[in-house]
Amino acid sequence: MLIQIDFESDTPIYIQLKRQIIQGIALGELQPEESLPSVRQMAEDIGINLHTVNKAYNLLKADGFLTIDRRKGAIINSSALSLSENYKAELEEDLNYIIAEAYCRGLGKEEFLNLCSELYSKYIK
Amino acid sequence: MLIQIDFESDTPIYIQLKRQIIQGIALGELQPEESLPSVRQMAEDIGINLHTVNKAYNLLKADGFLTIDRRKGAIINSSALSLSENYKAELEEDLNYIIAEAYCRGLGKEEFLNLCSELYSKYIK
Amino acid sequence: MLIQIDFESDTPIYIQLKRQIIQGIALGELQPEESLPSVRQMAEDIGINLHTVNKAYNLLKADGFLTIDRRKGAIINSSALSLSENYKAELEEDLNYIIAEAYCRGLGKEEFLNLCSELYSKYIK
Amino acid sequence: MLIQIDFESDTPIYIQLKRQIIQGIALGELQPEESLPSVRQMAEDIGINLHTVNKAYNLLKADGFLTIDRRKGAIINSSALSLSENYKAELEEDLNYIIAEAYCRGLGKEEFLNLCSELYSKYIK
DNA sequence: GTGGTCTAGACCACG
DNA sequence: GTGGTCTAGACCACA
Repeated sequence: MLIQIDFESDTPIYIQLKRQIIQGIALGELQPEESLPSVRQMAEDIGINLHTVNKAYNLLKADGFLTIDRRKGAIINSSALSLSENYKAELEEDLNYIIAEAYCRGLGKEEFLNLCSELYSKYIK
Repeated sequence: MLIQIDFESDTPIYIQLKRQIIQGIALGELQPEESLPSVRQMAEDIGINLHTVNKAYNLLKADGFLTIDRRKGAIINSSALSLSENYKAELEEDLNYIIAEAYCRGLGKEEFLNLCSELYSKYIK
Repeated sequence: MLIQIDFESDTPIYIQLKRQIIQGIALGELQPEESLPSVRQMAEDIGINLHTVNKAYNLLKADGFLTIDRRKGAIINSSALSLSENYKAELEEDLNYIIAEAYCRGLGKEEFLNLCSELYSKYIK
Repeated sequence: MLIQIDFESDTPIYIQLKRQIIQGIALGELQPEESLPSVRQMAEDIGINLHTVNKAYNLLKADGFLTIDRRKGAIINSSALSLSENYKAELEEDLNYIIAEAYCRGLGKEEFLNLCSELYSKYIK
């Protein structure tokens, strides 16, 4: 899986990495049971420090996206994540703002929903 | 308009402020031509630093949401914002990630679109 | 509050720190709303690196023991923690082993319960 | 005796192994004079490294739980272990922290003692 | 060779 | 001045 970091961006590298891995999982590029490159390997591949990779991996672990096996390294989790109340609250808050801005900028409801629908389709196999 | 800052949140205060003002505009609580409290007033109301309010106002100005007049203070812009390519690209990127995570966490397409639809409805007068 | 780190111990420093802070809370030495020393201050006080302190603080934050306020630094949480299933399962597993060993080493049930009772009493105001 | 290793756990495999053997002894599943599977056998059974089993066995030997005989392999010790001061100090320290956390998380004294009592009962024949 | 821990030092965002 | 991020380099525990 190809990771693309934007070093100019103001979103931290470890966040960018975390997000791309999640997208990789959603897209099916990363299959359950599959193992990610070791922190050192991944760090070398994208030209960043291993601690930064470590941070991303640990966050993904905390979120339940992967488990860290002492023998095999980081492994994509097969078990579907639970739809926690916590997550739903955060999602709603994020969407709430995004939609408010979209509305202000003149992006109508239809258009917005169409955009979401189109984007979601990418993840359905 | 009531501003509610969560001081324990990870999102910077000036971002929270900016977002709430945008939501206020979207909800119609803040009408075009209406003027916001002065930087000093707003800072005192919420109990935050003057610079923080200033930063939020300036970002809103840069985004075209308000004009800053030396005499009248910050005024909500009446002119509808243009749907800039820049904005659309950013929106798409944000949504892309949000949807990927929603998908991973088991929030189906229907549910996601329904949620968006419901949230959007709040802004339609 | 006095922190005592055992540099010879094989339990990581950040874990020792985390535990002592929790004990401090339990003992009432650290009161809700009270703020901890800044990471730099604490690091200097106990003669360790600020990153190590940071790690402990962040774990405590993740566990809900404290919140990190942008203005005031790390603050002891007032809200009682919820008795999560997760925690109970871990506690039971830990106790299970501890008790098995106690039993093997000849520490009887009465003695064990008395010890627990005595230790618990320290935390009741 | 059935050994169950959680490869995704934070606790090292050799520690998990050691603990389960102690629990096995406490439960009476492993009787004095009984001999454990050979290092090689055990390693194969659980699917772990030979050195890992070796480490667990040696720790158990150091703690007096078993004797390692070149011909007969690892044998459960019949002699009751002594209640060393060392052990008692460690136990007290561990319990001290566990109880502090339990208190913070809202697990009352009664409940805690009941839990301990219940868990201890499993080991009394 | 793997991740985990710790240190040191630098820069930045925030308030 | 605060915490957050990133880098670099070192040592250790684990398997």
